[in-house]
Amino acid sequence: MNFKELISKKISDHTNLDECKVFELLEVPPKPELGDFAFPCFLLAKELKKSPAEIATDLTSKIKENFIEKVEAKGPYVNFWIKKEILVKNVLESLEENIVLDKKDKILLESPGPNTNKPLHLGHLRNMLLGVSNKKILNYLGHEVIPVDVVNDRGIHICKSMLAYKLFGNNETPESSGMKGDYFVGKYYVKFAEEVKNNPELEDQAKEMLKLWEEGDEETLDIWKKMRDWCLAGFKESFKNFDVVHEKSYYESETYKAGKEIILNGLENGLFEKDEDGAIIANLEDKGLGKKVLLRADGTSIYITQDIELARQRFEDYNMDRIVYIVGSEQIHHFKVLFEILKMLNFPFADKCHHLAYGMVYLPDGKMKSREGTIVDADNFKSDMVKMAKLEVKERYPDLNDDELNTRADMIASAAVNFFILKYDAHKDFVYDPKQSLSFTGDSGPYIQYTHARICSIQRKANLNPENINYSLLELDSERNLINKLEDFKDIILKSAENYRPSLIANYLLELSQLFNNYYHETQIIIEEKELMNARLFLINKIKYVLNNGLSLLNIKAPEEM
RNA sequence: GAGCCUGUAGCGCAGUCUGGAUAGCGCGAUUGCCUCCUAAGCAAUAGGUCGUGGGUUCGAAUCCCAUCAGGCUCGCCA
Repeated sequence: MNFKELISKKISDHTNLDECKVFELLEVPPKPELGDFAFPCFLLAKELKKSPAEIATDLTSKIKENFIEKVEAKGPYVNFWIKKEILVKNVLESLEENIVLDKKDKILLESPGPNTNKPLHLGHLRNMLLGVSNKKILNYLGHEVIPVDVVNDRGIHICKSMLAYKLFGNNETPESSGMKGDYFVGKYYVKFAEEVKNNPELEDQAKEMLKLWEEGDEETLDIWKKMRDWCLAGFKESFKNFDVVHEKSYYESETYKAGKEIILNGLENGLFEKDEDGAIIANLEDKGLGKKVLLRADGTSIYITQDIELARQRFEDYNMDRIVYIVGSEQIHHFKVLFEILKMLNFPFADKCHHLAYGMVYLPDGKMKSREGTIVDADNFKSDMVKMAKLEVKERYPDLNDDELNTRADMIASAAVNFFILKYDAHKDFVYDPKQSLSFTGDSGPYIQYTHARICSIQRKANLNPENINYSLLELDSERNLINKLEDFKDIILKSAENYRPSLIANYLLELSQLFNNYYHETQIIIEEKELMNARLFLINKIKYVLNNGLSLLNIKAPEEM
């Protein structure tokens, strides 16, 4: 039953406005003492040549419905109260029903697209969290999500770490040095940056190495394969650590050449042009995007060359309805250009591409620089959080055994990290403040977990009888606030899926938790009056359901105890 | 020079798409609350020219124009 529709119809009957217009205007008042719905009368004022307040009073006297408890004019607004029992029953009983969409899509999700020359850093972490969370949100609505990756495993930056290893590595391996593979490779990337300061000709040597690589020089390929595999093995561990799975990974080393043909065909067909230096370019000036080089003057391919091929290949592999690229916002222009070029090429998937751009993660000292080692990498960041969480748990519950301690610390640390990063709107830059991220109070993942654990604790002490709930007993303001909030749950999920915004869910769960904790303090749930207690137990069970499911969409576990 | 993003309390943010009632939340500060379902909690107080200036509107943090500040980007990097 949709009360908003019913009320809209009723108001429409008594005014000149059509039902849809009324529906649009009808709002939920900012405060519960103003009713469940409110209709502002400003629009009618002009037409009827009466003050909005007068119209409100007028309208109020005309509306009577059996599901409406009370209609009241309050200034220029008509406020509606739905009969509590009907409203509450309606909200709580429909909460766990599935959301049914008209159309379920097959969606490719690209994340996080690492380079095989250094470990994953905080930016990748943000990327991975956005990937995992968006996948869960889309899955929740019944879409099929195919997580894929693109691995940038070739190019000059890769050769830099290779060269440093060749010159200074002494056949050291991750095993012999006891390092995780991606850190091991990253060590040589940093080494190169250090050495090149005193020896600038290393730059040329790296370029030379790239040339050898492209020519298929055996020794170079050997180093490349070795280091690439070390790095990928390291990523595999990290991905597991952050619950990242891929159905397929695409490697730039395998696709970089194939894009050329598409470009050359495009040139033949007159889609693209050759400029005076011999580079092949796409003219996108009429789109306000300037000109874009697609193939270098020397005939070698660049990033966009392989991106075009990659898109084609993926569509061939999966014939998806949509593809979402989770890539930093510094590449907004790149993707605008890419999507335009896919259109020029008449690829059928050109208008199904979406770039989910996310902002920079800064450290208090400034931007992270992997070449200078001023970087917080994802693995160490996470393990520091777990250590910190362990101390917090131990302090509160000194008697826990090690297993339980580790489980809880892990769960809490994940919650802290995921929430801290996902609560920001993706397109915003933010500063990663180590101190703040280690705080488990206030607006944080652990706060929501704690709320969940509190509900579980009550449930261990009193049994709910889900039959014969007397909804009319839930009449406190705090209970109404909670029920109103629960009613929003599905809309929030739909909205966050529509715009790929897990942050909406994060903030929603926070608000719900705040309402519950307030309720918890002011109201005793386990009480003598069985009927009232049962109604309250029913309510908090629904809150638990929403917290549990909502947290899961952020890839955060909801603990029974904390 | 052009494009995109951001600007809301001391600090960090939500709200802006889709205009509506007294602009919310967290941290920090001050003050209360554990004989009572988990105090990783709750309540209260203090803290606001919603960057600035115009415009549209009965009504603007929200829409439009201008402007300032910061960030990102703009054919052969990824």
